[in-house]
Amino acid sequence: MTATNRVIVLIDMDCFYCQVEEKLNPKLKGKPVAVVQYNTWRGGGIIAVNYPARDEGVTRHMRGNEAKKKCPSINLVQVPEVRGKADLSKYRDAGKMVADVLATFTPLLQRASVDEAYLDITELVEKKIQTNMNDLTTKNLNNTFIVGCDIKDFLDNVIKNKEFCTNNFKLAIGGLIAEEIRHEVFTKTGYKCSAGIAHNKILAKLVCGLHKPNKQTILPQEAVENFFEITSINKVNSLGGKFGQTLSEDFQITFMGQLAKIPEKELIQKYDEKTGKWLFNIARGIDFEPVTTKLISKSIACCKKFQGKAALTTEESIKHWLHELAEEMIERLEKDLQENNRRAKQMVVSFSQENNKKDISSSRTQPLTLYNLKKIVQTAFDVIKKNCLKADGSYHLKFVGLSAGHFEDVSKVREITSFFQIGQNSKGYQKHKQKNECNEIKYLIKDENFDSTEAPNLIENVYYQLTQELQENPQDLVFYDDSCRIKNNNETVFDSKDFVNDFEKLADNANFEFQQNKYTDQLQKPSSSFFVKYFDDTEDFEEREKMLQIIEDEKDDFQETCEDVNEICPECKKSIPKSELLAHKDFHFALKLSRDEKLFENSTVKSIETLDGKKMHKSVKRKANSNNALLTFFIKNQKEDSLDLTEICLECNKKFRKEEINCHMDYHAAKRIHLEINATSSSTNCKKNPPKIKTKTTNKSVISFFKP
DNA sequence: CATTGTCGAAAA
DNA sequence: TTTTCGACA
Repeated sequence: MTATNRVIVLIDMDCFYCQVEEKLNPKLKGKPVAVVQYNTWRGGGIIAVNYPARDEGVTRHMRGNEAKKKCPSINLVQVPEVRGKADLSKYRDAGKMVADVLATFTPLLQRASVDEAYLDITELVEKKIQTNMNDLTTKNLNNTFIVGCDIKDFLDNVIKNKEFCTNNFKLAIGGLIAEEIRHEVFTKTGYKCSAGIAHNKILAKLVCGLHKPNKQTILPQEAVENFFEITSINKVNSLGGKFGQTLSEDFQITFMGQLAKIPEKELIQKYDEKTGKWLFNIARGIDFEPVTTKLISKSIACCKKFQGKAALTTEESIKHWLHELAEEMIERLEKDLQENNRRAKQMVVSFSQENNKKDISSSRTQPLTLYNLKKIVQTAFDVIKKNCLKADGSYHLKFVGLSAGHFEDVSKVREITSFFQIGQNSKGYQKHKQKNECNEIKYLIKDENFDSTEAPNLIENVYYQLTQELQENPQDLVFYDDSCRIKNNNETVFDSKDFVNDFEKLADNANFEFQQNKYTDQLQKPSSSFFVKYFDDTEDFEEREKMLQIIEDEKDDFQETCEDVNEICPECKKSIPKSELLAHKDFHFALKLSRDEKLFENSTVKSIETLDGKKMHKSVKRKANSNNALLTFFIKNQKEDSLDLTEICLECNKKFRKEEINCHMDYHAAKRIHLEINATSSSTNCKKNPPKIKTKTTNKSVISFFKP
């Protein structure tokens, strides 16, 4: 790599938060706007100002009230608050949208912040040089500025020297491409941006802000020397803070031009080899830092300051805020799991506390095995208690943060995983009841021999939630743990025995007797009765229709046996008829599980029909190639667009309607699961002679989640 | 103010 | 050598 053979663009969105708000509320367009967060003190802190407001003298870091004084007509838009803290998801999503457009130009894209990105367009420039160069006119660059000279002179010069490979020629072409990029961003998203075009990231960044908004600036390498005469050291990326300050003081300089006069040796001597060389180069406008392509973030963090009087002093308040932070983090982690197929393995708990009038901030790293709210809150709190609890039993926290990172890929193709809750009449239940001489068994967790990297997380989560439920809802129940083990390449990756400690602890706290694999206390019965609708694999289409009718009838029977008294759903606090409550709870339960399996988002399902025939809404777009199907399992009637039997089942080669194929695949999966159930509770050779799948639903229920 | 990242030193 | 911490940007 030479110093000037690349063309780098920095795209920077103009007052981005304001633009996002203006797009959301078009009435604001053209009017002075500022975005503020936390309105409680003096009109809130301004974090973005649009150009009409800047013309009136409003700046960032003002309070809302000051801005109002400067510009009475200003529109102060609040950053939404969720869970007591600023919610920036609006802007994140908008930033992602922009990044997606940028990515259509080149994969060499580096997101520098929510509203900034570097693009290495060297190849695009080379390509454009080959094809078309009549575009190089001032008209096509009418929003472009050149540092140190006029655009017309610059172009005349470039075109006159018809050595097509000169650096300035490339920069000019880069300018054309940048105009295209910005235009595309505008047409696709409605957002305006500015750009800096130069041979490296540092320079692109330096000039990007010279002409704004909706303009772009090219910095030719020859112009660097003059430009640096008036460029303060602290304007340069990574010299804006403490180190830049030290540098200025050490050599008594303020401008980059002065830095260029200091010999390399001296710089190396003063700092270290790496820094010295970097400074020497940067003073000459040379920077080899590549555009590192990273489209997705390496960590997901949430934090909050508690300044002054707001400092957290009690265990309760700390737990409360950890809960809020963890909730947001999990929400974003779940979204990330869907989008990027990865799971964070590590969590960093950060905090800063005041001790003897000094602020001390620190952080502790913890493993992150589950995206489970309570577990995360507990872990984080343990950390804080251990590190921050003062001798007098109080705390003084000024800042708390959670950050999840160390992502690991989740295999895309998963084996079937299953989680059963077995009704009291099932053979499995009877068998275990006898074996353990228990009065009642409400749970049976059973494993398959998974050969999947993701399954352990799911099962572990189920176990974890069970321990939580045990803790929270002690009722008259028995818990039986069927010793679940999961293997991956012959190595045990999950063992329910690991939870023995949790159960032991629980038993101690709740003051009940503990026996391994048998937890005899009280547990509220959760969901357990989603009606499963099978499709028989008969070729006779009408036969299948009949079968559905039978299921329908039986559903009605079931409903009639229930007294209809309303109860409050603990999950959503809605009042639900008792006969529907189980199904309703199942809905919540299935939703949780399916979220974990990232099935819901991707499924074709628009609504879920529960036992009572009510619809649970869900508006989702079907993603291409998505073959997730869990929820279709629970769907009674899919929309019938056609009666054509166009789809062929890969397992049995039979033809199906397009809208039925997913259900049918589920049928095969369910069949496999049932074979397993029956295999454990009846004869050993039943796999050779499989029992007939029941075609009628009974009070027994199965909750299953899987991928075909 | 909130977020995401990097880097060197210290600890494991 | 690898991981963690703390400081900065």
